Amino acid sequence: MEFLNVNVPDSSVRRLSAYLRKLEHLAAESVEHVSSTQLAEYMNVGAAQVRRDLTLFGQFGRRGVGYDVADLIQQLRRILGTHVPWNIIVIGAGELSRALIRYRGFAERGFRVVAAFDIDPRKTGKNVGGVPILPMDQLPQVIEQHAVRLAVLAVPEAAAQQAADRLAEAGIEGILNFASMKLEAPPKTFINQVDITAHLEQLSFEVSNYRP
Amino acid sequence: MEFLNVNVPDSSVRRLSAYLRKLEHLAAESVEHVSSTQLAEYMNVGAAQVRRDLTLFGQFGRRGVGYDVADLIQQLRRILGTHVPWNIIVIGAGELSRALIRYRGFAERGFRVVAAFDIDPRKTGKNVGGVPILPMDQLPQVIEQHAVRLAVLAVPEAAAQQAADRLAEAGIEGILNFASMKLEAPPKTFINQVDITAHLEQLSFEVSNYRP
DNA sequence: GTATGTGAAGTTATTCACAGCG
DNA sequence: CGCTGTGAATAACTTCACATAC
Repeated sequence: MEFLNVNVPDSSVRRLSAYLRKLEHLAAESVEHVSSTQLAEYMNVGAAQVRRDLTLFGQFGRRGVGYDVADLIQQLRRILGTHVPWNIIVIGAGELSRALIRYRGFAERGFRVVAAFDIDPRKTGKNVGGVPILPMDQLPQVIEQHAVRLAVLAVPEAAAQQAADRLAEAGIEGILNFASMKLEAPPKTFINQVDITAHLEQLSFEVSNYRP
Repeated sequence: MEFLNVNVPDSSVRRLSAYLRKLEHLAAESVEHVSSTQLAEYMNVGAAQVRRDLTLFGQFGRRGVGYDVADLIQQLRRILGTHVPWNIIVIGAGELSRALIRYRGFAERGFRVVAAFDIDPRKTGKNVGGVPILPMDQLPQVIEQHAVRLAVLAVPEAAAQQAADRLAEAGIEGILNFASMKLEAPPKTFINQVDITAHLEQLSFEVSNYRP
């Protein structure tokens, strides 16, 4: 990824989210300042890594003091783009989709689920936690009306690619894909895959090959 | 990670899972052989990367021919440790937990949910899709009885660390953590975090900073 | 004294390019 | 010939170490 012409490693962006989580905790405890060392010991990265990640985007610290917690939270949100709220949609109304629709973490981080969609007419017309389940043909309309740019895709594997095509066609710019298959999409459409079984397989690998 | 004294990048392990998914699809279509180029074009990696990943663990291909699909599936399962079935447990009986308990992908890849646990006595005693919800004090007993080594942790943030402590104490070797906070655990306990909001934040970052 | 920001060094991961084998 | 397997080259990422600022 790039940010103002400098290359940003994916790993740095992931760590920014983790720093942000920690900073939110610190703010809740009314901590005002934090050093790169403190932020680092929470993750398993070095202090230099924390400083490097942050200086990719600007100079946010004060020498001899550290970082202002409230300010750094603002900065990270601005960098990640979550200083403004996002309206998102969920595709699929299965068990996982319904769990995601109700997931409080989304709203807490600035992502508001405005609607969900399903092809099954037995599921549409109802609502889950106040979020309406709509038929797929209302996709373009809802996307336009709520200026939706991101979608969460939680449908069966067999339906995932077709759904992704419709999302890309309707102008969605980013898809969070929960199906354990890679999706094809035009280059302007970002895809981020959450493959739960792959994570379990990694644990299986680690546990199987661990020698104390 | 290490495998027989050679260092294995995390990224390689993640890609092995992706290769395995693709190979399973190919096997379902009765494809018998596949080249590194074919496997690569599916992911966005180069063919050399595929061969490098595989040769970390052995020589599985035939020059001039490619890889035998069925054989490579076996090899990857053996490497990842999923050639034998795993009994797993789910901690938490909230919406996300229930979705995970019912998730078919686990069983399809060799992970069988034998029980779920919750601290709330109103939730225990029931069952979800045939999986019993038990009180936490039955944890050690179930772990021993079913030789459980991996756990999926899907509880609220405030309860996550305490639950992880109990899991580690009960001898669980790997935890798949869905809470968006880092967990502390003894070094012999592997932790793999799935931070859904972090993935959305990455999309937000990418979409916000994309210049065509 | 303390902690940032950053060139330089070091390490790890990826890609190239071709010898070697079926 | 086609495609793997792999040293060598390159690129990407991380860590060191210290000048700089508070």
